[in-house]
Amino acid sequence: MGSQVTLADVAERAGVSLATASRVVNGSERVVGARFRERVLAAAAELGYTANAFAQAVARGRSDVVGLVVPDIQDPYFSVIAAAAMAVVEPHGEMMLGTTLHRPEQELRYVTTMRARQAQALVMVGSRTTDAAHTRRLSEAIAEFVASGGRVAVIGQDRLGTDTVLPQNRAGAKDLATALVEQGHKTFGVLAGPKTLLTARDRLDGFVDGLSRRGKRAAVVLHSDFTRDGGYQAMSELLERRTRPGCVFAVNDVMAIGAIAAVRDRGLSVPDDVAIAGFDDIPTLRDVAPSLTTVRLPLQDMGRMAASMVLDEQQPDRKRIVRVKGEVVIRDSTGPSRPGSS
Amino acid sequence: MGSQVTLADVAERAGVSLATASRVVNGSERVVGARFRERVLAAAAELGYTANAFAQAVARGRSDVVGLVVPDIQDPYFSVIAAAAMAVVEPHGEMMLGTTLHRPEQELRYVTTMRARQAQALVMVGSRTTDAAHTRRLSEAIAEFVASGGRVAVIGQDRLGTDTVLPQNRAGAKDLATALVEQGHKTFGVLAGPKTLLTARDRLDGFVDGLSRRGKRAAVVLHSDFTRDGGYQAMSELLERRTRPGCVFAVNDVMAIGAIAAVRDRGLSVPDDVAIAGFDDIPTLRDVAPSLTTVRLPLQDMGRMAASMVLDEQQPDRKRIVRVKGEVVIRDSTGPSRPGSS
DNA sequence: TTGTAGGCGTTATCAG
DNA sequence: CTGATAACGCCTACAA
Repeated sequence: MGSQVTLADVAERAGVSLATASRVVNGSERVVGARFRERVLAAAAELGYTANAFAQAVARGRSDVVGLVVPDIQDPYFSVIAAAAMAVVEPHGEMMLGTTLHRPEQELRYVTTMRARQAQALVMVGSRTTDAAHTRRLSEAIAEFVASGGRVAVIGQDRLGTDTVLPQNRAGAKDLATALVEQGHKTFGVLAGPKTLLTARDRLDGFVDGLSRRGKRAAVVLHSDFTRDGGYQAMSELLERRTRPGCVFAVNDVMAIGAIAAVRDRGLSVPDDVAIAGFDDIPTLRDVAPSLTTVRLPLQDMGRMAASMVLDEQQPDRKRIVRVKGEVVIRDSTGPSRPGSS
Repeated sequence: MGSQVTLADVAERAGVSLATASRVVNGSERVVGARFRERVLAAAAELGYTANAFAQAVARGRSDVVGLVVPDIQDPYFSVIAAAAMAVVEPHGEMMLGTTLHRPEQELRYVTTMRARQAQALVMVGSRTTDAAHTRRLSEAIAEFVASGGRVAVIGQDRLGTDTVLPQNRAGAKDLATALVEQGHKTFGVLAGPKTLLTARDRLDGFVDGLSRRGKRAAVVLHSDFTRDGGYQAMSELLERRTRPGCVFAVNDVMAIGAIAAVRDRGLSVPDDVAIAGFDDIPTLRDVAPSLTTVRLPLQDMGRMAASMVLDEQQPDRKRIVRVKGEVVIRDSTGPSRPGSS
C-alpha cells in the first residue's frame, strides 16, 4: 500500500527501458552504458526508489532470508547464540526471527513459515525432546524445507537429520561431577529441569554417571522448568526437606541463578550452607557473586558455526555433526578449591 | 529454488481452476463449494504445498513483516524489549531482526532494507545520538518508509518524528541522586557512557542536577562505552585516582556490573569500599549479589507498547509520545538504607 | 549495449 | 459458486 515507486517509474523518468533500469539497479555489473547508468541512478534517487525485495525474490526464485528459531530470545543462552549467528548472516542476507516460547508446535509452524518465505536457510536452536511424534513431524517438515532447496542446521541434539552442532552435555556434566567430588563435596542434589528435554536429561545422566564412578550418588533429583523460576522453585522445594545436600547441580546457569536466589531468600549462604553449580557459562552471568561454577560452552562459536554451515558454498555430501565440548570452570559458588566439608 | 510445489500444481491435481484453488488456500472464506474445497485441501496436503509468501506479498501489495532494529540482541536490555515486542507481533506476522552493533549507518541501512521488504511496520530501539547529520538522514529515510505505507515506532528519544516510547532518563537519574544523598552518600562519581548518546547524556545531566539540588556535585565524570567492558574500564581508571568517590553512578546496569567487577578485581568491596548504582533494572541481573541499586524501567511494557503502536488498527492523527518513568530501587550495592559514611 | 516480451506464483476483477 | 485473465513488480533470455 502507499505510494510505491516502482522500477517502471524510474525507467520512465530516466527515459530508458525497464530492462535497462533493472540492470543498473540490481546486480548485472558493467553491461550498461555510463550515460544511461547515471540517468537511471539519478532518477532512482530523485524518486526515492527502493527495490521491492518480494518481487525480486519471486522473479529470481530465491531470497536471501535466513530464518533463526529459538525458544526465547530473552534467555541469555539463546541471545548470545543469536547474536553470533546474526553476525555471520548479516553480510549475506536478512534474518527472520522466530521464538517458540518453548512450545514444540511453534517449531513446526516456523519451519513451514520459513518455507513459505522461501528462506534460503534455517538455523534452529534448542533442545530436542522425548516426544517422538513431534520429532518425526518436525523431521518431515524439515525434509520438505530441504527438498524445496533450503539448508538447515540445528544446535542441539542430532535428531532431525540435519547438520548439527552438538554440545557434549553428558561428558561435560560427568566432568563436572568428578571435579566437584575432587573439590571435597560429599552429598549431592540435582535440579534436573524438565524430564522431556534431552539436554536436561543428558546433563542429569552424565552427572549421575560421573558421581557413581567416584562412589557417590545424587540424594535428590528434582524436575522443574528449564528457567530461572524453575531453578528457584525446585531449590525452594529442596530446602524444605529434612536433609539437604551439600552440593547442588542445576542443569543450566539460569536455573542455578534462581537456585542461588532461593538459598539467599532463606537466609542461607552460597557456598557456605550449600554449594551450587550450573552449566553453560553464560557471559552475562560471569560477573555475579558468588561467581558460578559451571561447564563452559563456546556459545558464540556454536552460533557462528551453525550459521556458517547453512551459508557455506559447497553443499556437503552428507550431514555434518560438529561436537563441541564443555569445559569445567570451578569458581566461588562451590567453595574453596581444595578441601571442604559438605 | 528446488522443487517448488505451486498453486497451479495443486489446482491441476484437484481438477479446479487456479482461482478456486487460491480462494480455498488463502482467506476468502465460504465462497467455495464444500466439494471443491475438500478436493483442493486434499491435493495441497498430498503435494506438500506451502504458499509462497513473496508471491502473495507481491500480488496483495502488502506483507505481514514487522521489522525490529536493535543495537545488540545479546545485550539483556534489548533482548528483553525484543522478546516483549516479539510476543505482540507474532500473532500478526513475522519478525525481521536487524542488529546495528551500535553503528549508526547500520540503522540507516536497515530502514531501507525494511522498506525493500515492504515491512508493514518497524520498531527501532536505541538511543539517539548527538550526530545531527545522521539523525536528519535517518529521519528522511523513515519519512520515506512512512510515505510508502509503513508504520514506525521508536524506543528512545523523540528525534525522528515518529511514535515514540520515551524513557524519562533525566527524571529517573535525578530521583536516584536524591535517594543516594538521602542514603547518606557524600561524594560521587559518574561512569557516564559515550558523550554522543542522548540516553547517556540525559542520565548524566539528571544525576548532576539531582545532586546539585542537594548541594552536592560529581567529583569525577568518566566517559566510556555503554557496555559491560566500558563500565569495567572506566571504573578501573577511576580507581587509579588518588581520591575515590564513595558512590559511583553507572548510567546503565551492564556498565554497573562491569564496574562492580573492576572493584572486586582490585580486592575492594561493594558497597563497603565504594557504592555503585546503575540504571534500567535488567531482570537477568536482579539476582546478582550485591543486588544492584538502580532505576527500574518497565522494559517489557516498553517493548509491548512500541509494537502495539505500530500494529493497532486506527491510524492516529498525529504522532504519539508515551513517556515511561523510572522508579528508583535501592538495594545492597549502595549499602544499608539509612546512615552511611562514604 | 539496449529493448521486447515472457515468466515468477498469487491475488483479484469480471464475466459466466 | 466457478473460471478466465489481467495485474503485482521485477528478472532475464532473446532478439535487435
